[in-house]
Amino acid sequence: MPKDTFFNLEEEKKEKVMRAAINEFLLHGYENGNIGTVAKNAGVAKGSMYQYFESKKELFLFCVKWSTELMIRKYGKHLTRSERHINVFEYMYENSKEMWTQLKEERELVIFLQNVFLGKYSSVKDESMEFMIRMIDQQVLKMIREGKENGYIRKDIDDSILAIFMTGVSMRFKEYLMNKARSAGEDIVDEDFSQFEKEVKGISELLRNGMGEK
Amino acid sequence: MPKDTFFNLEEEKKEKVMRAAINEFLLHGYENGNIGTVAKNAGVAKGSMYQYFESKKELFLFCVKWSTELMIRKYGKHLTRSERHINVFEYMYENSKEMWTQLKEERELVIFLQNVFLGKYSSVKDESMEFMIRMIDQQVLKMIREGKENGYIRKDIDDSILAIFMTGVSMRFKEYLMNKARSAGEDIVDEDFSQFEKEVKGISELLRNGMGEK
DNA sequence: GAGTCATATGACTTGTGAGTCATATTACTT
DNA sequence: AAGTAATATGACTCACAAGTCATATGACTC
Repeated sequence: MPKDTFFNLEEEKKEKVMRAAINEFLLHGYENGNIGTVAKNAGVAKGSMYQYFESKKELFLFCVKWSTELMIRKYGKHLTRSERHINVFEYMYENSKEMWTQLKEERELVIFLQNVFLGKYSSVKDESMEFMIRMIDQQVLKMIREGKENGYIRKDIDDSILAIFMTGVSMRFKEYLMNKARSAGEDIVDEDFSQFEKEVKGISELLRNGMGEK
Repeated sequence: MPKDTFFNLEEEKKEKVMRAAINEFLLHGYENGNIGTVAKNAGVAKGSMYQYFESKKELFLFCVKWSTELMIRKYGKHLTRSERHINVFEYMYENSKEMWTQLKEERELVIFLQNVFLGKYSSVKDESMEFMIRMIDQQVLKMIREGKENGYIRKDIDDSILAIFMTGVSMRFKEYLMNKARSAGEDIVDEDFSQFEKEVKGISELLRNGMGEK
């Protein structure tokens, strides 16, 4: 946890520091991320960084916490809505569309959190990250159980296998979207999500009915 | 490329050096991987490492090359066999089973290469890695095209989407197997692959027919 | 056994960047 | 306005590990 000094800062400054840090870690990774650069980009002296945080590691871990909380604060309504009774096959669509919006508005944060999730920065892993990953697993499992109960998911295959199947596809597709956004720079994100409509539909269809010829 | 001095070494010593390096990078990542430790574990002086390699980066990149080539040399027959006319749905089974054997015999190398593939070590990415990744993509696309021609893959969905779907599932499952092996240490790898028979069958079935209730 | 390569060695140099600290600045209180 | 507490600053320390190099060892030739 950061020191009191950090929490006493005005909101705007806190945000500037955090975004500078996240951007630095995003660009150079944890080991090569430079606190001096973070300070400079946040318009703050290097020494101040150590009035705010105990160490580089603490700063990094708080980046994860801060991003996660910001994303939940900003997009949380959707998350809780989808937790209710959404069809697994619509999940992919909803999820991808949501991510596209987030990518437009919070590019760095989304990519940073994806990296965390994918296990880059593995040298700073801590329990909270494991927790975050388990949370998502849990949510998928819940959806699968509900799907079975409501009769739109086949019951002859184990939940855990269905979960691996689903998360595999959904993560890979998410990555695909992200790479499109990442490699094309800022501009492509301005485009409409509708261009992916067909692709998402294809993936959902495959999830539902598989690749086998009828 | 390593220096001549390295290539003049007797095979056994070369291997000892490479395995020590791979193990070090596996344990501590690229940035925190220590050349001194590599040297010590290989039974060689630190200075010698610099008679063999220009820099740490060169050593790392050669680890990737060396592992890949060793794996191809050792298991390549299977790879070329599966390139011929294997059914996509059997691919998963063959592939997982193969990986289980490899995991038994070449634990460190398999996990190291998987990490490379998953984009950890992103600070040392070079063209050869991108190449390796594109190769695998290509292979999957080829299988899909053949599957469509031979009438066992549906034709109403784009190849690229089918590829994302397939690689997503197969990579996620591979990771699942790997984690089982990784977390349980050396011992679990001794067990027979047959324990996963049911799970692999489940995944293949899902690939073919999807999760939707009939 | 003298002379000439090729290789091995580990103490040393050096760049780097995390973390410190004495001092300056600002903010708040009476 | 004086006094005190909180925060800001950037030059400095210092540990670490990549990379160097002078010297030692060995291998091979005549």
